[in-house]
Amino acid sequence: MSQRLERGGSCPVRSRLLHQSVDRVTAKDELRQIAYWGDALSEDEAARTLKALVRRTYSAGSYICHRGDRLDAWTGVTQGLVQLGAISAEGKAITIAGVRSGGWFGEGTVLKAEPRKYDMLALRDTTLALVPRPIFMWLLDTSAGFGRFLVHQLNERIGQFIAMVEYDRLHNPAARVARHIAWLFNPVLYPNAGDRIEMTQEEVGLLAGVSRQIANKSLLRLEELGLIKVDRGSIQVLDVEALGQFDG
DNA sequence: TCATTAAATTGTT
DNA sequence: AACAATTTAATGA
Repeated sequence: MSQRLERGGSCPVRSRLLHQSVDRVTAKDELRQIAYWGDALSEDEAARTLKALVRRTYSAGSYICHRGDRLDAWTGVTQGLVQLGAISAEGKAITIAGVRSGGWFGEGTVLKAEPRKYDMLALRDTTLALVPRPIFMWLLDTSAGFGRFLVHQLNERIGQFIAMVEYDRLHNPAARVARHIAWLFNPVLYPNAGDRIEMTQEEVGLLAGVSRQIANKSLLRLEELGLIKVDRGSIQVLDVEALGQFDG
């Protein structure tokens, strides 16, 4: 389990940026490179958040935390791919959703100061940015912009959970694959997501809970239908809407 | 710039 | 799970 921890101030890129032009590169600009919601913050709020940000890296296949662990920080994926999973009532492991770079999660858990309800697994080498609970709560109390952002985020989360009830009925592997990919292109959760994602077919399989062979067949089928374009090591989404609706 | 090799990814059985 | 084919990355002439 290789985990490295860096405090905010020690990041070489960040300090270089600061020295280049103190009056032009604002904390907001800097924060925005890591977190798109930095837009909603004031310069002062952004500066304080930046200072408290903690970065961690995880190697592929390692657990970030298990269900029941305490991780009192709001979590953003800077690079990589994280799988949120849980154990069903029958004791089967199920994937809830994947989170790709640019995504933030765990707000519900941090708000209520609860133990984590899910397992978090790094599907590939991953870098996380953590906003410690005190700063998160401070932002929520002080920043109107952050509050607005968080309402949108939570609202979208509810939609995702509702969609998951539907997902349970899907037994067609191609439909499951389609749904998981579509979720990675949610315009609210990933406002800067373009139309392609770097992902191998093996990672698609891990995420959707199917074998690599099935993932391969499913992707080729979705490509035939004109929903996606499969390239080596990446997938381009041509019709997110239809991809999310596809049910076999 | 090109050739060689190793590693990663994909398609198939 | 294993295998072959294909693509990419890295290396050095």
